[in-house]
Amino acid sequence: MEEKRRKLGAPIPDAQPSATLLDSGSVAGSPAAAAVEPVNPRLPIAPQIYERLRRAITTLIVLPSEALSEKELSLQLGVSRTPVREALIRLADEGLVDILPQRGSFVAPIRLRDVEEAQFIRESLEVAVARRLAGHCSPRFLSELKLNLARQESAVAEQDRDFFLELDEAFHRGLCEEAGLSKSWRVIQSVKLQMDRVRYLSLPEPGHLDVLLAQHRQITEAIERGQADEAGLHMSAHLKEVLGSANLLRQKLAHLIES
Amino acid sequence: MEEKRRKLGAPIPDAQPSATLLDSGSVAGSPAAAAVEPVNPRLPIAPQIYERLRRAITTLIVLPSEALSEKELSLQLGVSRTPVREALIRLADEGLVDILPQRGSFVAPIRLRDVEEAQFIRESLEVAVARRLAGHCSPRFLSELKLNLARQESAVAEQDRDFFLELDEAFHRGLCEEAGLSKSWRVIQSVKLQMDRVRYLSLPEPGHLDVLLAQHRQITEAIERGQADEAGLHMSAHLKEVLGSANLLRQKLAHLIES
DNA sequence: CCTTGTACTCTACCATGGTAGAATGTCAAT
DNA sequence: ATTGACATTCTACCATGGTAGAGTACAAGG
Repeated sequence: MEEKRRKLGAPIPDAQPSATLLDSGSVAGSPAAAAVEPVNPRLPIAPQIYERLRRAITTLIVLPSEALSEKELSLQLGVSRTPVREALIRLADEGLVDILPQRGSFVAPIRLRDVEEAQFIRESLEVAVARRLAGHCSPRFLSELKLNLARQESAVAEQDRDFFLELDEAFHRGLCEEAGLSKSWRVIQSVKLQMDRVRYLSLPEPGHLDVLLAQHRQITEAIERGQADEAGLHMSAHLKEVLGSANLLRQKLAHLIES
Repeated sequence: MEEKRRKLGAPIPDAQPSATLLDSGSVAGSPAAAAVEPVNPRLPIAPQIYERLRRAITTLIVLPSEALSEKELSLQLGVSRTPVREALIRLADEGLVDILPQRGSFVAPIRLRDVEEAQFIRESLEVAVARRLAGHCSPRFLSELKLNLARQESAVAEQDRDFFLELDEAFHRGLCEEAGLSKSWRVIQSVKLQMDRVRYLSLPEPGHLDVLLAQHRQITEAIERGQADEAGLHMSAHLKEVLGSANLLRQKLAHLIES
């Protein structure tokens, strides 16, 4: 039960052309000169390619304006061009890739205008979610939320930024889902990609996490008390805070940024 | 200069299997027993297929749960399966098609929950757009807007529903673009698809168009005066009105609706 | 009658080859 | 030195064939 799939053509040229770095985050230490981590041929391939490329772009493993050709990627990843192409199309839909017909596909530049609009869309939606949720949460959910906040506190105490970001995402996703708005979360996730590259660049300022945690608390309390206006205002302030450093970046990273 | 493309394989089996109706809205009278209108082989094909299918679904030419198989569509439309597949993937992203791996692709049922959430997303965004726009329009744009409103008035006078809906779309799109929020309009368009099928079903109630026009005027005036709160409230009321008839439909169309 | 196994048919999914078009470099003509 | 034609070499895009898997019909066995 090893090669159930992969019976047909393509000797698979061993994925060796110009050892590039598209490995996703394999947490456990990988052996020394590991080539590119192969995809799982038992699972749908296109989503795997999409996820890997998305991660490589948002973590700046591949930089803006870098070429992402169907053929090269398919060789590196050991799959055919079709799923690569489908992944690129989806990334282009989300604004992370520019496809120029008959010319090539390239990592999209960080367009500050797009980042700001993504911020606008996210804020508009999440403020509305918070307002709708105010006073309409199950006790079950409120206790979940507080457990999450407690974990955030310990993440802050240990200065574990990655863990905090993970809990932050769970916090916001949880609000959407408790409100029965899963599609909204999908939209938020989609536009958030534009901001993720910027967030990845922003240096971890000391004390920033404390601010974010405090804002999460304010949002939670306003929702619990049923104060829709306050919940919305706190959410708005919180989401503005997240991207506050964009102006700082504008100078430092002019070479990655368009507009 | 007729067959510049289309040199390679596929005799193209004349697109005759089970004359189905996927013609898009060819306004001019087409000859008698015209088969399916062929795609333009000089232009990118996948978007044409997408647009045609989207239109067929939102105008209920193809009904919920109807099969949309890659192969059959490619035969009917005289193209290969690849662009059909890409169009179906995009439609699935937008919730108009359900793709079940190894089973088939089907027109998605009208899920009232999804329709309501689409309404929520649209309202959240457009209220924010109206608020942001209040007091920040160019005189140029305001006169454009009033020209549009005047045309809406004549469309109402002539009871030309299609023309009114066209102007309505231009009105809302214009607000987004004047605010510099083109991506937001794309999101709105995408979620609006869920509502379009319902709107298409709603019978033209007499006097309804007058209400919508009056609301457009209220929104415009509040924006012109720079009254953000009022603009938002009018927009909210307006967008709620658009879908007010959903409850009426729930009974009449139980066979098309899920949940 | 109900279950189980087994061909058979259908699907979406992936691999892969061919095509036109865009960019670039070369070289002759101006 | 500049321009224009042509060849070369890329690209994304489309066509098409093969594959595994999910249903279904039906026969054999309970």
